[in-house]
Amino acid sequence: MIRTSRKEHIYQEAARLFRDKGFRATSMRDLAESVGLEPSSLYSHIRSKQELLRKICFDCGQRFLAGMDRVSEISEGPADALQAVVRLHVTIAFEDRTAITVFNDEWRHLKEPDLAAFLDMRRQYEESLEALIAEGVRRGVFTPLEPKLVLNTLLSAVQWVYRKKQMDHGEIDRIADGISTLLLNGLMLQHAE
Amino acid sequence: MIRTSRKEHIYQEAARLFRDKGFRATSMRDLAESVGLEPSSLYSHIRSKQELLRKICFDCGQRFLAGMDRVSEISEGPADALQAVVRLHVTIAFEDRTAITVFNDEWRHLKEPDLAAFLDMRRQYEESLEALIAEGVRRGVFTPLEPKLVLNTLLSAVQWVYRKKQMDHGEIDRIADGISTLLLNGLMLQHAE
DNA sequence: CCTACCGATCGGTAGG
DNA sequence: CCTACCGATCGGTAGG
Repeated sequence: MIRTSRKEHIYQEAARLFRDKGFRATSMRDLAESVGLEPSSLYSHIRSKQELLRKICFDCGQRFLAGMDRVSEISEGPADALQAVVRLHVTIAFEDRTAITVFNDEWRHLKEPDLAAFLDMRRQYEESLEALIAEGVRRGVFTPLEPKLVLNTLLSAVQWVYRKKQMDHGEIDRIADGISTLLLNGLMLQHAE
Repeated sequence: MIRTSRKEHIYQEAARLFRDKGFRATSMRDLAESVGLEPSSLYSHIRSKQELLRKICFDCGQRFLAGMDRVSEISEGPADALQAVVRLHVTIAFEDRTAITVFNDEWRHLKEPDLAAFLDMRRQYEESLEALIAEGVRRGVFTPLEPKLVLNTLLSAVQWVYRKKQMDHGEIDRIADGISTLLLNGLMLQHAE
């Protein structure tokens, strides 16, 4: 007995292929083979190759936005919030390794108007996070660096986690804590006495 | 009067197109149009599309390896070396914005045996850098985090610079210093008394 | 450096 | 969900 519907299975395989080979290098014939159908039969379940990319990208984006909302509600202070954001990214990477890579690398193959909507979604996420960083600087909790530089460095810093081949549940905390430590406390040992 | 040879011009345009549209989404017809030739005429100057990708990737890789050699020779201690590595990445991003993005994103479209050679080149670079980090930890200069985690986070952290649309020469220091500060000293203000 | 053209492969449709 | 097939586009070659 198959636990996921055929349609869900197609989306999962599409995400995996888009991640491994790239959107343009993945043919509908590749996808058909990996789900065990004739190429044309895919179109009984989905409308187009674009639709596959669109759903994968937007579902993943919604997940980040929802996560950011929770971070804003729950966290106590900017440092705590920033740690929660790192943990959010590592957790999503753990739970949805394939989709997140497509979200990161293949979104540029979206066609208008999806492309504009996607960029708007991403801009919204980044503005929330930048506001959070700026608040930390304003309150004197954070070193006075440009919020935009901190934002970009933080968002980049977590990205290697998405490429990890495997990750077990116990690694989530270890990795999230390690990255948070680096970004918040730095690599230099403090000799403060 | 044209300052670069036709062949060099083709490589430059190829890098720009591979960066903007991706390797697979860039056709030889696109490239021909952007250099002002008929598609078939490209083959008087180059052998294949693969050759374009190969040269762009390996030239860029050599540049990183050469830069790392200089870092190892010149730097005084692990913290200084790590700062130099950040500066190396930001400088290459400034001087060769297009090639570095192809190097980062499109290498996976290399075919064997180039692919294996490329991965070996990258592994060599990463091992040098990891050794440098491990030495800092061993000497008690760095916080005892896993060198592999620090390596990956550092290599990711600088990547947003490659995507920047423009960057003037004055920004190099500002950005390199900002990223180094974050990674070495952290974002938290130290209240050490 | 061009015209003319090749076989392969692409995303997708018609019709059942 | 299949067979049969479409027009478009691909990287590259022949020959001059």
